[in-house]
Amino acid sequence: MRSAMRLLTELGDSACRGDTPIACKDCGVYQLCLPPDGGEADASILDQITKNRRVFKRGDYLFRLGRPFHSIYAIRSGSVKTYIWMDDGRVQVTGFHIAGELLGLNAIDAKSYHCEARALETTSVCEIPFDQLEALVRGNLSIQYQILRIMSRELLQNQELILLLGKKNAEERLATYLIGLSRRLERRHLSPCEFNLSMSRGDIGNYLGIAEETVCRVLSRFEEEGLIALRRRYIRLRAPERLAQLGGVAECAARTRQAG
Amino acid sequence: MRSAMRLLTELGDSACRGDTPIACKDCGVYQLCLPPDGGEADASILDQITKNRRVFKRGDYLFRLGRPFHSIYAIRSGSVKTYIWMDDGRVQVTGFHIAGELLGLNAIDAKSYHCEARALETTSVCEIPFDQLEALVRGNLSIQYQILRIMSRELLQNQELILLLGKKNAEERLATYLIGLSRRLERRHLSPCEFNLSMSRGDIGNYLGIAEETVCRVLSRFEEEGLIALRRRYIRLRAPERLAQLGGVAECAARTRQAG
DNA sequence: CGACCTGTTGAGCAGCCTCAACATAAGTGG
DNA sequence: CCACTTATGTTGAGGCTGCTCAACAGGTCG
Repeated sequence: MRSAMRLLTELGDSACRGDTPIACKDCGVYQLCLPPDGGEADASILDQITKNRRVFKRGDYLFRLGRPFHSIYAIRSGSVKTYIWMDDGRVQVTGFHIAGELLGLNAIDAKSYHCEARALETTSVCEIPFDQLEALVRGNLSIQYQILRIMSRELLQNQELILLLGKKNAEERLATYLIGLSRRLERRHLSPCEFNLSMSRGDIGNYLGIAEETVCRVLSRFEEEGLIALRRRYIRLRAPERLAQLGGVAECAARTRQAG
Repeated sequence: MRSAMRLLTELGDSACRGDTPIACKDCGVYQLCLPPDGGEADASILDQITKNRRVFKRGDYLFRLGRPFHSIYAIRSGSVKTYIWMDDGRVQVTGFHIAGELLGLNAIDAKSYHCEARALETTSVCEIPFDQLEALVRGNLSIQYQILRIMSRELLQNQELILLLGKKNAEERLATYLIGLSRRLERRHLSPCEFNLSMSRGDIGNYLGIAEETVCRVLSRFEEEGLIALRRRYIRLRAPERLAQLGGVAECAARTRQAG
């Protein structure tokens, strides 16, 4: 149990680095199945989970608002958007999720899905039914720690988004967004500076709290200034450092300032 | 273990209701210590945690940015604000925390505090050192589930804030804020319609992504319209239902609409 | 080919911010 | 206890960022 706790505190995203592409493709699941001693993931458990695969087409729902919580999902390939509703029909996109990421953990407490999840393109997932998760947890204590770590990380990511929405202007929001996406792709051993956006301008704007038109305008400006190259949803980051600086996400080291 | 999982999925905030005021004052801790069978909290563990008390004065730091993660904190009385930094000095308040709430869980993954926490008034907490938490978890499996539930709930709360910041106007933000605070106080058996704000207008505005001046203006308008009564930091909600409606937080039941 | 969806660009407007002055309360030291 | 300083809250005037509305371009799919 001590080593499990150590795992919880010592493992970073390094769990992904150095894996074979295939293992890494299942990273979300793979992390779940890492044993307490820091060795290889338990293959039998890994198999047990990963056999439960499903494919969703563009626009399909992984889960819908208010439905009973029955499964969490680990994305194998493709991408998914999650969003929440207001009574009057307004929608807020709360996240875009790519290969290796886990979905549905925020439904554990309420026992029902608080958001909707919809595939942005053909997307392959491992569906992990709640019952099965329960069984896994019963047999393998360290999985709990892994879930805890993943949730802790999700909390941090949400707070970065809160910072963005509360304090950044349109330019900073988009720069932050592009760099964030780039870094996530890099972590999955995908090209960090040249990729296709699977989400529409409208989705991006909704997520970032700005209008679709503003997204277009700022992206056009970025292109004029040589920061990026764009052709429809294909994008190439020509000056990632400058974008990171613009977004205020330049590997911020710990700091010690005074609060107001 | 099965019953622990059941506890995880079935316990709501009801853990607080019906408790004695004293037990409820320690609610954050109390929830942690609930046994798998749904009975009373383990008194010995409860004692073990709650003996580790500290008092912070207004302006004191509970923890600071970048410092190694060493403890989580359960607030017994008083209130705390948490906030994060940008490189250029901009600050985003990420939350206000009152009695019964738990702090520091988002530091589990990174092993260091990602935000700063500062007392808004004289505040009494139970400090739970990481080592001690580790020991507790080792001896009492259900504590892990309770942490999981609390984190899951925190994720939901963050997403509500993201919705607010991304889609609501100034009036809706303040209405949402007041109702949210009112409901949290009610849950702790405190007066839901008449209370003192422990945070400044500046803090409120920062949290809600609007200027301090806008906070004043909107609150003044609310007062003119008979929604609230104000005198400095003392506030009385005169029409909570109308505020809830205005904020778009009217007990939103599960809905099934189409996404764009 | 026409219908439709997505993306781009322009023009005008408005909600909120900024700056500034002032009011009130709280804290401080003599 | 009072004079002084500082922190906090309130209100006004003007300006700017980003929104809304609208027209149109390019790509996709039946």
